[in-house]
Parts: sequence; C-alpha cells; structure tokens
Amino acid sequence: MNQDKVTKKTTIYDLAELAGTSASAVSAVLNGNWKKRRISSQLAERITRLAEEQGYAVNMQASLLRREKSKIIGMIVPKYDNRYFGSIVETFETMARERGLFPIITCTRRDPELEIEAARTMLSYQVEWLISTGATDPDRITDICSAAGVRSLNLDLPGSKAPSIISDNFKGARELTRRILINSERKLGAAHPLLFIGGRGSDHNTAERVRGFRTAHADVGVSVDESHILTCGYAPEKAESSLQALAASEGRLPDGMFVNSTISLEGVMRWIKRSGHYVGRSPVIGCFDWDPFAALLADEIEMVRQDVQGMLDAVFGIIDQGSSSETLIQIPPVFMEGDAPW
Amino acid sequence: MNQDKVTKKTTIYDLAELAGTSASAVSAVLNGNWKKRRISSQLAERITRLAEEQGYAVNMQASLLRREKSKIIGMIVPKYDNRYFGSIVETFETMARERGLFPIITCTRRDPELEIEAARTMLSYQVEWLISTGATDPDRITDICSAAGVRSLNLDLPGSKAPSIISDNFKGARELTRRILINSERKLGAAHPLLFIGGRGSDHNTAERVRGFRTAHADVGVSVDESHILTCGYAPEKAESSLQALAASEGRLPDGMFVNSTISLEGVMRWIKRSGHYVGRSPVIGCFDWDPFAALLADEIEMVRQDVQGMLDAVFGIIDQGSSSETLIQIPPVFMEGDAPW
DNA sequence: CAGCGATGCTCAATCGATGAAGCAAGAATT
DNA sequence: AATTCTTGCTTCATCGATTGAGCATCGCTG
Repeated sequence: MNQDKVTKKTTIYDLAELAGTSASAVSAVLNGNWKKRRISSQLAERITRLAEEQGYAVNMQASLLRREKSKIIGMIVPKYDNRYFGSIVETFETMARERGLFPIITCTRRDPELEIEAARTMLSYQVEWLISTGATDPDRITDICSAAGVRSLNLDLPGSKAPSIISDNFKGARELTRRILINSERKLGAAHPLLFIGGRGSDHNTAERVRGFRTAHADVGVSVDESHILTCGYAPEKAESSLQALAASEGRLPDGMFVNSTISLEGVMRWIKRSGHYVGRSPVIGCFDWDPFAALLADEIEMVRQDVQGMLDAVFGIIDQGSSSETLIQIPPVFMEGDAPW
Repeated sequence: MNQDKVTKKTTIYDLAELAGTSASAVSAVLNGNWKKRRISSQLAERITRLAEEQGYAVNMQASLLRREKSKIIGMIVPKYDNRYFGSIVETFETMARERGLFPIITCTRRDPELEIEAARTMLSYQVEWLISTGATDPDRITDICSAAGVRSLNLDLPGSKAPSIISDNFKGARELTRRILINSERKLGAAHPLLFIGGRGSDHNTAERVRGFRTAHADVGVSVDESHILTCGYAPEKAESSLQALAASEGRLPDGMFVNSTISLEGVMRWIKRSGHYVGRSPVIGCFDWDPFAALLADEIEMVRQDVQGMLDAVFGIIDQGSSSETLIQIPPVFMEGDAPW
C-alpha cells in the first residue's frame, strides 16, 4: 500500500502498467465482463490481485460518464425527526441497494426552495429516478425531471404529474376517528365531538384526513364543531400555541383529539403537561402516525401506523417495471393494538 | 422545452450550437468564471438565458472528472430510528450545504460488512472526507480511506487512527447517575444502587458510561452490584429479554435505572409495561439520550441530550481548516430540565 | 503606419473508464 | 499448404466539462 504524503488515486492505467498489460484489459477484468472480452483467467487473476493490493476503487465519475445508466436513485425527504420518515429512508436505502442502485437522499426541511434546488442537484448527478417524499410542490419537481428525461415518483403526498404512492388517508382517518369516539364513549359514557389538530389545511393528506374525521362523526350521528378543526401546520410549537389560543377563547377543550402527526403530538403533549388544562381528566387521543414512546404515553392513545414497507414495495414495483399505469396508489395504514411489535 | 419521447440531456455542446458559439465559452459562462476568461457580458447573458430555457443542468460526472476537487462529503450512520442520529444527519446536511459541499449519507444498520462496503462505494464517488458515525470498526474505515488519500473523521464512537469527536461520556454518565441517585433518594428515602442497561460492553462509549456510573456511585458511597450491569446491546428486544431474564433469576429488580440509549429505553419501557414488574412502584429512570416523548413518559425521567450542534461544529471546524492536531474531542452533553425546549 | 496591449473568443488536450474494432498468433479444417 | 476459426489481447474514440494556449480584431501610441 503506497502511503506517500499525497497519495494520488490508483487508476486502471497504473494497474495496467504494474501488470504489464493494457488499461482496457484491466477495465474488463474489474467490471466483471472479462469472459465476454476473452481475457485469460490468469491475467484476470493477476489484475484482481494487484487491484486489491493497491486498494483500487473505480472512479465512478469516469465510469458513469462513459456508461449509459447511472444506477443512481434520488430521494428528497422533509425531515429526519420522526419514525415515519426515518423508516422510509432506511427502507428505501435497503431496497435500492438490493437492486444494485445507489441511493442519494437529501433532506429539504420542508423548504420549497430547497426542494427545487435539491432536485436540480440530483439531476446533475444523473439520477435515473427521483422520489419526492412529502414535497410541498411535487408537480414542479416532476416538471424539472421530465424536462431532463428523468422519471419521478411522489411518495406520501400526491402530485398530478407523476405516479403517487400515499397512505389511504381517508379510510385511515375514518377508522382512527371511529376508534377514538369508541374510547371516548367508553370513558365518558357518551360520544362527544373530537378536536382535530395538526397538518396544513392545504395539503392533500390533511384534507383527506379531515374528510375521514367528518365522515366518522357522521357515521355515529355526532356533529363536528368547525372551530375545533385546527390545521395549524406540522411544527410542535404551532400545535401548542394553537391549543393555547383555543383554550383561552373557549375555556374548556374537548375530551378527545385526533392528532395529525407525531410531530404535532409532541406539541400537544407538551401543552397538556404545561397548561394543566386536563388535570384529572386526561383526554382520549388518537394519532395519525406511530412512535414507540408516544404509544406508551397514555392508555387510551390510538395510533395508526403508515405501512412504510407496503408503500415502498409499490414504489419499487413501479421502478422495477419501468413505469406505471396507475396515477394514485393508496396503501391502507395499519392499526396498532397497544404498544406495537417492533 | 423539448418534450420528445426520449429527451436526451442537453449538454454544453447543444447550447454552444444554439448560441452559435463554442462549448468552451458556454462552460466558462455557466460555471461563473467568464469574467476571468474574458467573455463579453452580452454573450454571457445570451448563454445563461438559453441554458435556463433548455433546463440545462451540468453533468456532475463530467465536471468532477475534470476538476481536481469533488466537493462531495460522505457520512455513514448506523440507523435513522432515533432523534440523535436523525439530528446528526440533518445538521450535517445543512452545514455541508452551507459550505458548498454535497453530502452523501448512507445508513449501515450497524452491519460491519455494510460499513466497509459503504466506505468503498463512497471512495468510488470521490468523496473528499468521510465521517464514520457510530461505526463498529472505525479504524478499518480510516485505513481504507487513507490508502486512497481521503481524510476521515470519527463521530460518536472514537477510533485511534483518525480524529474523533464524541460526547464526554464519562462526565455525562457520572452526572446523570448522580441525578438518578438523588431522585431515587428523594423518592425512596435512601440511595440504592442502580441498574445499568443497554449498549455493547465492547464499545468505548458504553465502557466510559459504565465508568461514570461506577464513579457516581462511589461518590456517594454506594456500591455497584456487578450483576446489575447489563450491556446487552442496543436493540429494544435485547433490553427487554435481558430484564426478563434478570427478573426471573433475582426476583425483584432495583428501583432505579440508567438506560444507555433511547433505543434501549424503548425495550425497557415495553418490558415494564408488559411484565407488570413495577406496578405500584414505578422506577426512577435516567437515559443517556433524549427523545421528546420519552421525556414525557415519567416525571422522574432524567435525560441527557448529546450536543449534536456542538459535535458537528467540531467536525466542520476540522474540515474547514483541513486537519486537526487533536485526536479526541469530547463534547459535554446537555442536561434537560423536564420536557425540553425544542 | 508599425507596434503593442487589451479584448473576446476558439482549439484541443485532458480527466478515467469503457467497448467496438482490429490485429497477431496459434489451432483446426479442408 | 492454404484457409478459416479461435483465443487473447491492444488501439483508439468516446462520454461532457474544463482550461491552458493561441489567434484574430480593435484601439491606441509614438
């Protein structure tokens, strides 16, 4: 191993010289199609050994420039601060690697500008596919991609210009609401209308969940209080201040809540603890998303777990076959009983 | 925008032809040193406009092949399933981008083989730096990197062959243990020896935390029970089965615990709930790591938060100045009072 | 008006890997 | 012995962007 002050990287030309052969032969051996190129196994072995001794690693930049396919697959993701996105990223990486693809992930912190910039950068790196996860403006990204001949998919939040894989938010929210109402009835004797908190009113998922929320109320003949639908955004502080404001103006808050994400739940739980509003009568809570600790927080907490594996199976199903006829694939979420199996 | 069936990517040669100029001029304009190369601002503007119209994006593979520096910086990380690593990754990405670097992150799922493979892949992509976060064998990665003339750093877990930035585990654990003992004394009247659970006995951080744990006990004249140091690994199930086994053999477990990570805490909380072991006498808990929901789980739960920003400041401090004289930088962790400020 | 510098561009080599085309030497066939 | 086939390599153009070197053209000076 050459440990000079400035170790220049070993190239196939260096190896060729050491082996007394041509760069072309070295290339053929190292990328595995030396049989096809009729290189003798002796030479192949010699080159392989040399490459190992020298700690050779192909220069992907050079290799990709020459090849037709980059095998790079990009994903943009809003945050890493919850289990849902964490497991999306981890599963995505694993499944990509299983297919011999190289995953590149970028976190855009829910910043629309960063999303676009990240998409452009990914294109520069010649990604073959770009998965926009929870993007604020997925169609804009799709436009940029298709102008460059790159295919794209939307995950978690749908767009209209590329196939979208999302949770079945309506059914999930309807069932979750049904369960909260049952818990509420069991605890308080009667089913009272719930509070909805979290998410952006403008995004598709939140809208669908609100629709499911309304439908479930209608199913049991309970009417929803419009002032109790607080789509205040995703940040914990927003949920917190939103509850604070409502309590200030209305006095007493409902005894049951539909919380639209674990991130919002964080703010909700913090406010409950700090304000002392619910002392002696802890509210019945349901959350559209799952977190292992949140699941342990209260006995009555219901959590829907989005089926990350199912969603990514759908994503790679499309990628594997190169295209999709469907535009919107909705994956049913999973209900957890008590604390979840890992 | 050309929307052909198979949109070939626009290159500088295409732009040159459209602008009636040379590829060289286009390149100079688009990478910003057209002034240096004495291109007229009229031509510059014309080319810029064309590039935008055509949705041109540089081919990074070609660009990087020619340039001397790749500006790519790699990080390998064990998991995305907790706030600590999530915030490391998010902060890393942000700080890298602020410096005009392109971050590539790979999750190795605590698999030593994958770590090595990932490191090699990163080298192929010509990373300039590789940050090994929580790696099982950081020195092996450093060897691979330095053979290729690539600088590396260790984060979270130290190595001996590259600068390492870690939490001050000893001091953190000593202070955490001190606090748990005080809480325990306040609750039970006297300070009893605590249980230590989670982490790998072989890793530096766990060893240092155990040392801090012992020292804090010694500080108040309480002796540690050796059979109560359960370094059973990081997975939640391991903590769970480890407690199960200990309870089976000893009957009654200690009333206070030092839990070595939020991941282990997950198993601990699950076991407590499932087994019913602590019914009516909930244990005093401290956790070396922070999670917003875990912080709300019990009143007596103490959490140390590792100073992610501080650690990454140190990392980029070294990167910015190109090297480091120090081999081990220890960043003091932060103690949270009650539920944390976000 | 020769001479010089400044201005605004183009040419062509280069980065490292790849693979089509080709070449030389031996083996097999007629 | 002449021809064809096979084996085992090498040569060279290529991918797209970058950049040192060079070449006109123009304005200005003495």
